[in-house]
Amino acid sequence: MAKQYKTYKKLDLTEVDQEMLKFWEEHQVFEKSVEERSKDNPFVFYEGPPSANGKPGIHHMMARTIKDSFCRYRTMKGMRVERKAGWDTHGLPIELKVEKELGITKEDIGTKISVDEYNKQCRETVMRFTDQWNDLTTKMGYWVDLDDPYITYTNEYIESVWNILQRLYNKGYLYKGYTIQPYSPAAGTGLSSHELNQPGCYKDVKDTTVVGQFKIVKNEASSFLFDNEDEDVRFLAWTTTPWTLPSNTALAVGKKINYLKVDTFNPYTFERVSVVLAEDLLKKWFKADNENGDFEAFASAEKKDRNKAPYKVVANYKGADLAGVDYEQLLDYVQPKGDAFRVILGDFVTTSDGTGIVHIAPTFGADDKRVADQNGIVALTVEDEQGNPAPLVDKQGKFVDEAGELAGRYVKNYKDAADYENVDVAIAVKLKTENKAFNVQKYEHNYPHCWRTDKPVLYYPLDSWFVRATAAKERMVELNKTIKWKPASTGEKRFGNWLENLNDWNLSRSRYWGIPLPIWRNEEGTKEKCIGSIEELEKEIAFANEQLGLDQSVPKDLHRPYIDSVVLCSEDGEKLVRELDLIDVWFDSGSMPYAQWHYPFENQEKFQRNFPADFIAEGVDQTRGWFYTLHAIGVMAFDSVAYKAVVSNGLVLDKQGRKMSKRWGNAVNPFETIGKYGADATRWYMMSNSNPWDNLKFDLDGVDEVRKKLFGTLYNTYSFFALYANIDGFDYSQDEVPLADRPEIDRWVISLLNSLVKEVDADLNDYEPTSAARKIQSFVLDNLSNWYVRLCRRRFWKGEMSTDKLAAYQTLYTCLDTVAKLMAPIAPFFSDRLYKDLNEVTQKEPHMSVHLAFLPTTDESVIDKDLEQRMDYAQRISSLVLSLRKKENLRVRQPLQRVLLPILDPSFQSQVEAVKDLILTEVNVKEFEYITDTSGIVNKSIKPNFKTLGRRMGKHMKSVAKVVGGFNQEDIANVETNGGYTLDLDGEKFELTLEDFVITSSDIPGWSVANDGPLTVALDITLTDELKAEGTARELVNRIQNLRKSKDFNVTDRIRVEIEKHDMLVPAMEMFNEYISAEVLADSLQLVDEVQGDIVDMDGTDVTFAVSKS
RNA sequence: AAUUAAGUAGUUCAGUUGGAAGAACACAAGUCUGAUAAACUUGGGGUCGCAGGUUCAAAUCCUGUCUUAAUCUCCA
Repeated sequence: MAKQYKTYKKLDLTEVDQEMLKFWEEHQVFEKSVEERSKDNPFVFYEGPPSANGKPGIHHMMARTIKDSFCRYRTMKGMRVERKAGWDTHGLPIELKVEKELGITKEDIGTKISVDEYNKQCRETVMRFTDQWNDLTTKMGYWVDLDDPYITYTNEYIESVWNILQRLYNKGYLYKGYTIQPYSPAAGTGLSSHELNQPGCYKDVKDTTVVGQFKIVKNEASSFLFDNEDEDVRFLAWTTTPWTLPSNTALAVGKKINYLKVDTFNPYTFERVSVVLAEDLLKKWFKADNENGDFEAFASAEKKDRNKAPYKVVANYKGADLAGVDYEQLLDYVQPKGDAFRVILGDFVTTSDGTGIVHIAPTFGADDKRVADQNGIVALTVEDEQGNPAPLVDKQGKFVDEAGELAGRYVKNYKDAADYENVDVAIAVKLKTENKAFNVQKYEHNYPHCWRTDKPVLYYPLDSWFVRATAAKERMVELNKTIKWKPASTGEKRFGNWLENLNDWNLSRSRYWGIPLPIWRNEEGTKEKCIGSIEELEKEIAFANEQLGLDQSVPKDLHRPYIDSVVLCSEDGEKLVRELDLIDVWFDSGSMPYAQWHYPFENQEKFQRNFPADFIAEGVDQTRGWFYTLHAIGVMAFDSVAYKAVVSNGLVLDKQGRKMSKRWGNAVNPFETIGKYGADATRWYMMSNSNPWDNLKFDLDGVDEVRKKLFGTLYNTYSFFALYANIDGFDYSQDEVPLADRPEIDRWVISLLNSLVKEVDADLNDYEPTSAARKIQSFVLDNLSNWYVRLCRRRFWKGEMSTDKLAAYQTLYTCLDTVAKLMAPIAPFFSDRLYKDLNEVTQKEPHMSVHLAFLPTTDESVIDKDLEQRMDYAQRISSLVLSLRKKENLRVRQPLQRVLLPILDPSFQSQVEAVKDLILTEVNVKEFEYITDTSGIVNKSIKPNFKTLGRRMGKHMKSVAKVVGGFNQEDIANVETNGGYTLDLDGEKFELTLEDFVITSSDIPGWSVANDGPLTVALDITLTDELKAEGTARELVNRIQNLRKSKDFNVTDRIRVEIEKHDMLVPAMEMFNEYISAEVLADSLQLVDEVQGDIVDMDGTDVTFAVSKS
């Protein structure tokens, strides 16, 4: 006996998951899927390293499904796809986590806990959830080599990164500079933007704000601002941080903004003054009531109300006019060492707040520093203990000694002093009395705070190392154009714009757990060495030992603090100390193409074969993260793209479209989802529901629907096949039935199948998984299950093995086998189960798994578009007839005599004729009648063909539509017989052809008619006695079959049937006894007067049936 | 505030040079079934975010605007 196809009690996707996992594991299928493919045909994929210090979420499944699907697809295309896993292990989040858990702060490192101990802790913490990650990876069917991952904290990895840094250094891409960064004086540390984005960091605070009056220096450049000798003209500039005013060195205006000069009185000193501010903001600082008030009266009044000070607009200027004007220093504690106190242009200046003139303190604002540098304006600094320039506020957040009466005062209450006096208020009071403040008030605004100390952050100048990314900008833009982005807009727009506006990359992090910057410097910063390998470090250490008489060696661990103690030596014998900075962790992950192979120290050849990547995929949030760092390093260090194609997926939101987060409690647990619905259903849902780059509204009901619909249908289709193939012993050992000998419907489904293969292959090649998944789904549901199998059921169970039956088996087998392969990249578990269940019986292919098989190729010769079209007709005509039956209340079991089909197009009849039998069987009608000469019989409707006519008729189109809309049956007939129509529009003639109209038959008087676009079907609903009897016969078959089923008879059991005698049954039993017996496998079938058995409803009458095995 | 994407039925989504708006799910009623938690038929459901513009014709092209999300910068 032939081997049997496996059958199942029910579909259980989670069981399939487990079986397949076990099978893959036992037979090393993943390893085989790589090893069996030639090294000469690689498809290079890079795994973006996740950080294992958090638990994996459902959104991780999204990116990983994309990655896995395309890697599996390429494998099935015969390519070798090596997939090395990786772990991102460094960085601030890990440090923060460790500090939180240990209850320490950064200051405690080195005192309460040794750096050594701290790093050890980081190392453990970061790998804490690797088990969960590995578990998810396995359970979701993500094939990646977990046994040999790259880990960014290893010495090998660090050494490779050093090598890249040295390459950049040698190209002049690394430099040290000063930038303004968020800084927490209370914690004594700089903060990254990541830290500022922690929830709750931005808070609304009420601060004292000041509008300062900056007195203009009268000279040649400013003379246009003065109307007379004695005039006191001042700029107004607003600030929410008055403590920065002593550090002011410039004022910025907007080039195109309109400014006014306003004659008025200072509201505190009541001195006459002319102030300059933006026109748009006049109303913000002046009450309209006071405009053009009585200046004399106000000046001479004894008691002055500051709210009643009159004002008058006396002049206006463009911002561009004001640039270059000098003003007097507002608070002169410290003098600048260079150019200062000038009006400059700033592109960031707006008129949404303040006065449209921005106070610039280059030591305390990033924009301030940038615009000051551009204009040659210096910062206000003093010398610190080392003689280096330092801001007027020190790192503890208090004014330096040089700041006069402000010296020693904290700019914010950093020490929680009970008697803290607000410096901003003190400055405001001083300015008021000195006629330098135009307005002082409390103002609520949003300001960032240190997440740990809860104190306001300062923007503070800090030393940092930079990568001169701007120098490689052009090349990055150029090479980006060669990358295939999915979606294209992310690459062209989002990433492209980002490249266009590139800033230099701030590499420095003053933390402990990261890759140390391999640069050693002398104290003055005049001599330095950048180390690119351990070997080089060894040599340098030996040199230093010799020169300086030391006894050092290369540390076993390249992290801090060990590396910090290494001292090197310049060529002329000067001591060099390592720059204490770590590098940005993004540099770690951006270096993975090289560092994962420990390039260039090992695996040179392997690297060459695996660079650049053919494909990477991550979330769209990585655009300026990993996608950028990969690209930047690739371009700067190797003048190459790092990846040729990139898919950036959107977010996974909850079903309401909200972000998933633990706080909302709406996060979906991937393990639970996989456990309940199976990995395949989840993967398929993610790929088919919406394009990966659109945000996905994740709804578990949707996953269940996929399970029921797609996998349920496929399972049932297979079960159906297996049931009968087992009975007939079909094992595909017979020769292929030539396609030409197979019936129409077989050739049709094979044609569709080949079209499907072609389209799915093209979609996957183009990184369009959603389109591919939807096409497969539609084929399985609509065409294979609901049409092919439904119409062919009889072929499988009727009679002995024949050519027709064999053709049916072979066709269905081919469809199932091909579908298994097509869906394997997205649904790896079920597809493999299906493939194996088929292939293990037939042994048609030598592969033990679908993932070792090859994607089928398209046989163009079997694709027959005419055939596909006529089957489409068949489906639609059947639908129309069924809809008519419904309308007329005629069940399908009741045979009808004929269907009337108006023929509008000559090819139509031959097309329909070819599928006639299918339709007749499907709708239970005896014959077709075609009406070719339709005039007088069929009512038609007509409308203009907008597509062809619109272009020609243009604005007359509306009139045309009106005329054509008014056509009666005779007019339509004329159009048809004349093959066109001459349209007369107000004397203008237009020749219209038959093409310019869309004519459909809408009705056949006296018949029951239905339409679907150009198709029209009429049904003859006359019932003869014979038709009625046949209908009854089929009802009897149905009832008896149901009884067989409910009695659990085997489909092959022979039976005997006795039916209670009723008059309505007699004609059917007489005329169709043989038919009924054959259908239900009855050895005897008769009407009897008395019968014991099951009572069944027949058209409203209870009838007793006795059915027994014979 | 800027950039990018999205906005179509109760929900998830199609809708490709502009040509008289669709599917699935859900809901209601029915039909068919020798694989079905299947399928089929019929029905209700739509200001295609809003407002302008171009055009004979706009879900589609243009402008503005609103909402949502991401990113980045800033918050003087």
